Amino acid sequence: MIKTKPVPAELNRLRDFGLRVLARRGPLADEEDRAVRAALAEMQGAAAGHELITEGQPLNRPCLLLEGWAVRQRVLSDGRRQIYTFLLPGDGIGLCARPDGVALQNTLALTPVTFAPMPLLNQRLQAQARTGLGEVAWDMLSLEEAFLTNQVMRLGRQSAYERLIHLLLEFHDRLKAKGAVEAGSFVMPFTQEVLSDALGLSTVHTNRVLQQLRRERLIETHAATVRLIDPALLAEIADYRTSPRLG
Amino acid sequence: MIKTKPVPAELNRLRDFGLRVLARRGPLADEEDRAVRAALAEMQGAAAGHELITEGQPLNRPCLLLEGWAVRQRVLSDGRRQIYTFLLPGDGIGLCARPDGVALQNTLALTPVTFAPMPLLNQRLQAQARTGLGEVAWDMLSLEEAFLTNQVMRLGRQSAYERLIHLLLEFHDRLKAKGAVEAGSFVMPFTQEVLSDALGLSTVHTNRVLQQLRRERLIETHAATVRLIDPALLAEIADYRTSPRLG
DNA sequence: CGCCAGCTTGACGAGCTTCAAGGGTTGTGG
DNA sequence: CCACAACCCTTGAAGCTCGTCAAGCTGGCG
Repeated sequence: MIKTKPVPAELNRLRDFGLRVLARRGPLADEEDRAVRAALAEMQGAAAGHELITEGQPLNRPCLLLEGWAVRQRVLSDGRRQIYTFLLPGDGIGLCARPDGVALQNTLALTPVTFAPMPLLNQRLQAQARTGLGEVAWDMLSLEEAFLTNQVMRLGRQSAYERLIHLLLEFHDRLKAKGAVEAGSFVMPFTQEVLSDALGLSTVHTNRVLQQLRRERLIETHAATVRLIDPALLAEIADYRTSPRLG
Repeated sequence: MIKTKPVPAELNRLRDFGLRVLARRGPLADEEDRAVRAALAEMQGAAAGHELITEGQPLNRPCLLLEGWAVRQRVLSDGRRQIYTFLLPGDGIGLCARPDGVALQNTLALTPVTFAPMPLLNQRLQAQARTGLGEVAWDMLSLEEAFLTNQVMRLGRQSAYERLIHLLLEFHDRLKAKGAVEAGSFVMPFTQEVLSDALGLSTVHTNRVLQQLRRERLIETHAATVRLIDPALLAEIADYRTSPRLG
């Protein structure tokens, strides 16, 4: 299930991306920089569908996601699935501020993914270190919490139409912060079924709402690429507010 | 808005309850015990409807809830409300493992509440102290996370019928762990509107589902008291599993 | 006694799900 | 290079779940 490492040029791009993400709060101290570079050299891949973390498993192998999308999800005994959060390139996987924490959801690769083990992330969280890397790790955790908060509001009190817009805006903002948005458009590399399991809808209905948004010229889609035509208008419709710390 | 302290006898009961909760992981060290007793002596009250924590506010005043119920909630700009979690007697209010954390939801007293400031809780979290109190504080945080996880599953993938049962079971288990369940029955001291805003339903529909559960003899209600007639059966219907750490 | 908040009931319709089938695209093996 | 399968998207029809509106009821409290 674990794939071979990517080709060198690609590898360098991913390493640099990782370095940029981890230095977001300012240049890392020499020691942290060395450790991070060493960890990034250990990057590995996994196929789409691979389960990266299993519910109940100790959270002692934090990683940095460098490429591809993943989700945290749970499945009811009758097969119904609920997606809790999406993990995008640059996000942490398996972070935990508690020494003996345990995963509450499964983490699943939606696409082929590349990630690097990054034990330093949990070390900094658990040491409450106020270093550059420590701040970044805490920001990651805080953001996860903010996204989950958004998710609850969407599921509990918004219509399908609002929910979808709200989630699209969240993707837009998160990817924009990572430099992966161009003229309002970005890639959503997964099926409408995934979207439905995140939004608590049937795939048929998700499809219809997407079509409505296209008809109303609020979004455009080409293959897996989405363009938000008027993000400000969308934000008003769905009562969306950008999360702080997304800088 | 802040009420006067309760009468002495009541005060002793609440103090002892607080001590019991905080010593759940074993007897506290002398120093912690002293600090906890001093903090419990500072207990205070607030009226139903009082906002204990406001969204965006720094989380630097952790408290222990000694009596009454509260919720964490958010309100959309058009007035729709979503309740995220319930806070029961013995739960922490405003806990945060991060030094400069900020509240993501409002915390609101559902009933008159009594609580004691307990700065030690956040201190232990942030110092990663593996003392008795430190473990209790981490358990509180982990449980909050587990309840929020339950909430997302309920809202996203369960029917109104399942949602309500699932939430009732959660109350049952949480209160049982605090010794507040007798023969399957416990007190839910709030209106059906509150229940609805937690479950993402209209009050009318919540009411109808409650009646269905009564008709099917799965629950009994008298005033604010609910009795779960067959918790095991209910758990199967709603795919409910007890959270670990609820001991 | 009367008021008010909360609970209950009915009627109706919108939103969403389900089932079923057709069409487009991609990958695969002959 | 084509045939075929698998997967995903799309569409239609039917119906159930749940929301909305409106009104009546009940119990607690001044």
